Amino acid sequence: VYALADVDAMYCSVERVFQPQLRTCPLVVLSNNDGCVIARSAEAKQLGIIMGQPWFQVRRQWPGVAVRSANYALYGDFSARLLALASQHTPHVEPYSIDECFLALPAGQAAQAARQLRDQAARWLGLPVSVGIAATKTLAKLATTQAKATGQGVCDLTRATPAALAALLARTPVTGIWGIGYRLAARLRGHAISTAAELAAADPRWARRAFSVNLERTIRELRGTPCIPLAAQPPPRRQMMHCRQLGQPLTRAEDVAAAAAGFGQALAARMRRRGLAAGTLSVWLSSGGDFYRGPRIDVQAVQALLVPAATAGIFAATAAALARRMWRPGYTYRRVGALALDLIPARQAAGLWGSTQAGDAVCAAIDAIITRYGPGSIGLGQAGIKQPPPWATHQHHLSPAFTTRWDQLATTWLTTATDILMQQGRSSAG
DNA sequence: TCTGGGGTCCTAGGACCC
DNA sequence: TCTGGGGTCCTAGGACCC
Repeated sequence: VYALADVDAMYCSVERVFQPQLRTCPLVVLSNNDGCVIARSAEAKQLGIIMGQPWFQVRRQWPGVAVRSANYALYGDFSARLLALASQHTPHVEPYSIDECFLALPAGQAAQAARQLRDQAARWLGLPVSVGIAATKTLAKLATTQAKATGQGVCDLTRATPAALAALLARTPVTGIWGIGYRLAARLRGHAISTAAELAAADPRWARRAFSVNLERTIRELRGTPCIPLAAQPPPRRQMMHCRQLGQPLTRAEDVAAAAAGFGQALAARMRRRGLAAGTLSVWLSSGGDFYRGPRIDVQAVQALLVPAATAGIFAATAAALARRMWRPGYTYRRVGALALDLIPARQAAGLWGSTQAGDAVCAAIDAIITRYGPGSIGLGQAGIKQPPPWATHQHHLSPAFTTRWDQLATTWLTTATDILMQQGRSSAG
C-alpha cells in the first residue's frame, strides 16, 4: 500500500524548531522579496490569513502576527532529514516535494510504520508529520488531508469500510483531489461532476476521450486501482530555472542586463552543484502581474550555447546579451528569469570546441569562496559587489541558516541541549 | 491514376503540482 | 507603495521516415 508523509505547515514548523518563542503565536513565512504569504501556522490559518495573501495586507490587518522570510537552506536541510528517516522504514521512498514523500509499505505493517515515523519525526526532528495510507497514491493524498483534518495524524483508508470511504469521497470536492486543478474542476462542473464520489463514478474511457489520460488515471485511482507507480528514482532533470521579483523596479537597459547576468550566475552555480550543463539558455523580462499599472511587457528569448556549459562567465554574458536584445524603453521591469534547457551531465559536456578549463577554474574559485564566505561574497560584474545591487531581493525577516552555516549555528539552543545532556550524565569532555 | 500503415520528433499551448 | 519560485506532463498538429 502507499503512504504519504507530509509535514504540517512545513516552513512554519521548521522555523519553530530553533525559535521556541514562535511556537505558540500565529506565524507566517513570506515568499522571496517578502512579497506574500507562502506558509501559515495553524494559529495564522485560524485568524483568516490566506495562502498567497500580500504581506503588506496581512501586516496591516493583523499587526501582531510573527513573520519570517523564506529560508530555503534551512527547509531543504530538514527535508533531507525527513527523507532519511522515511528511508529507515522502507527502501521504496519517493521524494515528492520539499515537505512530502510517498512510501510503499507492506499492507499489514503500514499503520504501525506510519505511527512510528510520525513519532520519530516529532522527537528527532521536531516536526509534526501527518501520514495517509491507501491503496493508491491519489487516495493516500486524500488520507493525509483527512489525517490533518481529524487531528489524528495518521489515517489508514485501507481499513476504512466501503461505506466510510464512500462518505469521505462524497464530501470531498473535486478540487480537493490530487491532479484536479481549478480549470479541470470548472470543466467537470459542466458535466455535473463536483465531488470526488461523482468523479469516481464517471466512465474512465469517457474521461480519456473527453479530457486526458491523466483524468482517466485519477478516476481509476479513486476506485482503488493503482495507476501512478512509486518513482523511487527521480527522472533526470530537464530544465532549471532561476527567477525573481526584483527588489526594486528597473527601467534602464544596463540595470536589466546586470540583473539578468546576476540571475544567470546564480543559475549556473546551482547547476554546478548538481553536476549539470546546459545546451541552451533562455531569459525573460516582465513588467510583473496584472495588479501593476503601466504598460505591460513580457518577452522571452533563447540562445543555444556553443558548448554545453554551467560556467559563470558564459551564463552571465549570454544572459546579459539576451536581456539587452529584448529591452525596450518606456517599460518598468519587475521580474527577470533565467532558464537553462537541454541539460546533460557536466562530464559529457566536453565537445569539439575544446575545453572550458579557464572558465572552470574561475568557477571553482567562485564556488569555494561562496562556500566559505556565503552567498553574495563574490561574483562577476554587479553580482560581485559587496553592497547588494538595487535589484537584490528583500529578506528583512530571515532567520539564521541554523544547520548549514558554521557562522549561524544556534548556539543558545546548543548550550541548552548540552546542559540537558550533562544533567543526564551522558556527556563527557567530548 | 490511385494510394496504407506504421513510426519519431518537435513545438506551442494548456494543464497540473508544491 | 507593496503581490513567489520552482517544476513536470499531455495533447494536437505538422513534418518527416520507411
